[in-house]
Amino acid sequence: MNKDTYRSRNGGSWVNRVYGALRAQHGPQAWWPAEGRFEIMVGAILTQNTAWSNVEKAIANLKAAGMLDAGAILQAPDDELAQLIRPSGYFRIKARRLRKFCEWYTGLREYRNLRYWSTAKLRHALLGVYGVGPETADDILLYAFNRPVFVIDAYTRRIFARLGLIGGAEPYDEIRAEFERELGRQPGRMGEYHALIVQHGKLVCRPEPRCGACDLRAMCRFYKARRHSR
DNA sequence: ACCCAGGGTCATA
DNA sequence: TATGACCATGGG
Repeated sequence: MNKDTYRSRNGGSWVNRVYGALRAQHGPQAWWPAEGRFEIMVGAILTQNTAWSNVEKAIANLKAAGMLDAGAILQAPDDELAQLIRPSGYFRIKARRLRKFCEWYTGLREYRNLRYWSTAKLRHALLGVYGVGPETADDILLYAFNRPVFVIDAYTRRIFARLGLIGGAEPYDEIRAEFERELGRQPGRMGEYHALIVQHGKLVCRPEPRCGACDLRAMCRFYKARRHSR
């Protein structure tokens, strides 16, 4: 008995079945909400544990100041950068993170050559940058570089734990590996999937004790019941 | 006046 | 390996 019991009856693994349900409920998402590689990377750092609406204000400030550029960020005084991104929260520490990231990015001989790095090498390099953890690195890999990497965030843990498909407290890379194994290398689908998960987490799959009206409720019951009977 | 948000680092055991 | 403190603004 494994997670694919549903597959033989319905066609598609649990990963694809949940995807279909989310897509049916929320429609196409069209992520990442940004223009250009650098803006995506900046957004990935600024949105750490922060509502996107706050990040939008910070990015608008950077744009208006002509600072949506690695060189410009490195030239700006520390305090000026911090004040610009203030709406995104944790603004002092995030100013440092942006700076460290820009140091790494501009320090590369030719950062257009990142295109030719292997995904593993690029991921390792990103994780070596101060302020870039697994989720931020994977946001950048998937949305800025179109690499087949699945992003695991708090919503993913909550939704799939509630479905009974994961425990929820597993290490980041363990959950990521499971999704990537089930999905295969499909960056476009991975990006849309993560976007759907975020949308579902924001609007429907709220923290306990109460989840909202949810088209996945039947699936929740099915998987949880089967999980408990093992 | 709470709770929550598209995490990461660091110190400690 | 695994907890806990800390970082901070803005919306519900």
